Amino acid sequence: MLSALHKRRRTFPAGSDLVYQGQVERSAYILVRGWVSSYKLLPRGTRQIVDFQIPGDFLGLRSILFRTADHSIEPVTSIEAIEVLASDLIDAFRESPRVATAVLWAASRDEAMGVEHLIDLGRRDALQRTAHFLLELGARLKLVGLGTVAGYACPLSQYHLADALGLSAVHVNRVLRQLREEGLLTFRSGRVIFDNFDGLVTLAEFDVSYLDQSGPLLK
Amino acid sequence: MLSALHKRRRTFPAGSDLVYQGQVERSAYILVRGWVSSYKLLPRGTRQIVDFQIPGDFLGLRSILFRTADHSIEPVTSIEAIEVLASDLIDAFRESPRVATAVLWAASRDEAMGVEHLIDLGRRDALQRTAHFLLELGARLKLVGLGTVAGYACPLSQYHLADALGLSAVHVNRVLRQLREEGLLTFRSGRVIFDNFDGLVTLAEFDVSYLDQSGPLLK
DNA sequence: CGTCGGGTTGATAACTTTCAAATTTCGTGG
DNA sequence: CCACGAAATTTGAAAGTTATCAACCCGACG
Repeated sequence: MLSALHKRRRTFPAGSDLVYQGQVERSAYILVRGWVSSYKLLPRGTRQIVDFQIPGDFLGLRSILFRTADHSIEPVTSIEAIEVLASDLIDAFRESPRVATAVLWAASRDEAMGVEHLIDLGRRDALQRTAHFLLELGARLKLVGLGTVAGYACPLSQYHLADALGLSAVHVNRVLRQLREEGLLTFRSGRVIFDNFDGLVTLAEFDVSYLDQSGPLLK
Repeated sequence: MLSALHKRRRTFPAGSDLVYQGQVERSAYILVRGWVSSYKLLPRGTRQIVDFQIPGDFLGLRSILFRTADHSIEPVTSIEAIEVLASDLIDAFRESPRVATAVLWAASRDEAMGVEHLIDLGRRDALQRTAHFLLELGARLKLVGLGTVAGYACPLSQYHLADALGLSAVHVNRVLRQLREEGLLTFRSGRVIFDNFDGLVTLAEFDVSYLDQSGPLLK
């Protein structure tokens, strides 16, 4: 049923907007290749990146269910994505409760990651926060075969990290230096290298259980 | 169909745990009376409150869909709630796509609020953050008839606010004093009073559109 | 070549936490 | 109804973390 939805495959260059804040037209995507950021712009010119999406992730679900997109979606790299029409998705919910349950599970998983992000910003200092965030990205990438315990390819700039972590770009730079100098992690030239994975996990108090790799409860 | 789920009505005193971190048994609730906090405890003894639930809100949805509850739920006040069994809810999804879509809509609305909370922690200073958070609670309470533009009854302690806002309780106290001295808001003896609603909205850059009062798209 | 985005570093300022202590509020038992 | 103790609130001072401002460096690209 999902594959019936796979109608339009589209490519977007880095920087183009898939969904912009306030947009009314509704469609969603499944990301096939590349990275995307979901963010919200604030009146004073700053922005908060809510999450990054990696291949396999669903984009813009909320823009289907809400009448108005409440945040913007922008490719970090050039990407390839499959467009899913709102009407088709809603029909699929009607015809197959299993699909609806699966999508709900995915939404819940996203929310669990959102909670960890919230904790990053609320109760972890810059060092822990950065370590935790990069570890989580690693865990997600590993699930889709794009990362290992050694590291992963990461197209983000330090500005991206700053806007995701609620820090200034300058401070992100200092934190990355500290992580590097302590032999924990190297963030350089498009790669994240875990120099000391266990040390990082300890520092970040990282616990993968919230990612719940067991999948949706369909039976 | 939802009313068929309304089987067990239960009362919990303030402080008892409805769902605790790591719990395996699965059940969810619809809150009828009182306030509840969803939070996560961190290794170093601190905690982050993810959200407060008010009457009409769904509790513990995630603990149904995931095998393990990834956070704890604790009443702020004595509460009354209707227990919903996981199996019943999942059956309801099967039998009625409309129910599934509605629950998905509710989950998306919660996520939209989560995004604003994330922005509070990531990109707003303590004053803006506190104002924004209390305004959002007011907007939610107004929807269920428990608040007006004048204010609302609020059972939270300054510690609750601190753990929700990612601040120390001491600093919350100072921020509340500043809001009071600037004639914007009074937080005292279980009430939030908007002394200058428009001024608060301006300060907090508050925009209600993300609450999307139009409801789920069922047609 | 020259420009530009990204990265790096130092100095200073702003914000928030921590620690410590006083004061007030509130529920409970006498 | 009052006294008491616990919890919540309030305030001050000092310390710590992060932002801001201002340069400078570097490699990619037209």
